[in-house]
Amino acid sequence: MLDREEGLIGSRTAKLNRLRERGIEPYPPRYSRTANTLEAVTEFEAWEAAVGPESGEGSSPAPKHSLAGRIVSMRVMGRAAFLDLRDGSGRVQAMFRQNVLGEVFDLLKDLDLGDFIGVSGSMLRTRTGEITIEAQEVTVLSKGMRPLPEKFHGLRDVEIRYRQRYLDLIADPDVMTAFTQRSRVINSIRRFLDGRGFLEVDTPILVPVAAGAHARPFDTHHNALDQRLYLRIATELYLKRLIVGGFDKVYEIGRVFRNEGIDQDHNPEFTLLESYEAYADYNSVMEMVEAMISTAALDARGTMAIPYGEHLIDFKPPWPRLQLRDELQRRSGVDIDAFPDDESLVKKVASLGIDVGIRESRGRLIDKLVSTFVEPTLIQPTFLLDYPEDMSPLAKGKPDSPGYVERFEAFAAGMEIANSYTELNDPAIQRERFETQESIREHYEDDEVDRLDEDFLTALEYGMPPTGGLGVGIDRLVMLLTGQASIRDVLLFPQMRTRRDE
RNA sequence: GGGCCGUUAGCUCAGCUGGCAGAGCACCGGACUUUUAAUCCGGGUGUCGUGGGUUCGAUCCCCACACGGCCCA
Repeated sequence: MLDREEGLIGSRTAKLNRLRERGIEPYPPRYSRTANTLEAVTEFEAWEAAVGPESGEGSSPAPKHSLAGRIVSMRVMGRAAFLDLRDGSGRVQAMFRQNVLGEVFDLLKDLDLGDFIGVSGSMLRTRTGEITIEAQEVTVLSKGMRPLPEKFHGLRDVEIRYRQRYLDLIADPDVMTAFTQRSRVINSIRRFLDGRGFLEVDTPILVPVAAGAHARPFDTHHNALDQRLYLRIATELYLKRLIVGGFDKVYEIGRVFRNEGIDQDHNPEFTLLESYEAYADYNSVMEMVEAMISTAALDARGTMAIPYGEHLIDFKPPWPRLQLRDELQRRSGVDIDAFPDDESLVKKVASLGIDVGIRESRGRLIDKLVSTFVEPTLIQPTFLLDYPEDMSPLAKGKPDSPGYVERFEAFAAGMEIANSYTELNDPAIQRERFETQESIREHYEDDEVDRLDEDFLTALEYGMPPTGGLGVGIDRLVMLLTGQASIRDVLLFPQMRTRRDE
């Protein structure tokens, strides 16, 4: 691998060897910093302000520091040199002068962009106004053996950006910002839920039945148990077991896995928030969602109005509530209640020019109608309410509206960002719904349909209080809140195909 | 799964109608003690994604494959 890049790596190997010959260990175990670069710069500015512009003799001496970082730029001019050092907090310039460093100055010949060094000396401001540490001692902390991406154009090759994310992070400060904001969003949500008395829990990822959502699971095998296991596709059924067990408010922010295609808003593993609250229903969850997401926007971006593509999305509550059936009729002209069975609905949907398979369940057809006609129109945050029972086997029926359940989804920028229902807690009805799903899966040969989980039904039979549940796709929410067009830009390591020839 | 586009130096990119492989940054050698994409002089460091084919000759044309991107399903 290394010999392929003989030229550039070879020259770094030679420098590494020269360092060792001079008795310098290129990878020492530690280095004691007195500050990070940001602290050193901030402190120096404060010192300047304190001593005033006429800092003559007798005034307090400039602060001294030992700073460390990666060399990201080097300007060598004979017997002096300027290096930019970057650490996680920022950047500082280091000045090397031969008359100050003596023999140590020659170290410069064996340093490269990308190396980590420690520099100790006094802080000063150069003639051109840059806050600088004047090196009195230099310590090599880690020699880099490969050249960094070019500093001006950065790294444009998206494949390298995703496969070697560390290079992307080194080359583009906006990338680090986006992932910092992602962390803030998740942190904000956690604080929000904790503040409302929710308990964060961890439920199994390896499960005997992958239930709780419409998706195809990954399967695997446990050797000692000699048992087939699946990676979870949702956390729903385990979290509801905890409501049965007596926790009133629980949530989990965790990775779920769906064996499906990869595109701008799908990655086979993604982060899902699910929360369940006893004695709540989908109306109270709606209010919670507005509050939680607008707070996350505020915490991550400092504002509730976030630009996304062409639009400025304003997350400030309250968000409009629209009936799904009304909205579907308005946008597509189809009143789903006028087409109560598969055959009539298939014909109607096909007549609208939508590509329809021969065997499509009513739930899937309605789902297609919604995503084609309604979702793209929901730019500002909006709740879509009351879904057909066919699409929602885990939601409780809506009183006086046969065939409908108490469920909402929240949309913004045409993307689904939350899904919630008043949870079905009647074990007999839940069993019927599961059985319907099982027969749909067989009849329509649709292996994404939800599965029956017998142990969950047993739990329900012990009694679950009325409960409001919620699911939020964290990655898509982060896309919205950070203005990224692709899920790959909010996942540090998006799934990529392994190269076969390597 | 289908269509279109891309893959050339470490990085960012040129490369005409098929005729010795190019630039900037990085790198190597030299000059330079306050630079800011430092500057100046000199040097091209390459499996043109991979494998076939056509041709006197292929980065270029054809086929297959790999990886990626976009659009569609």
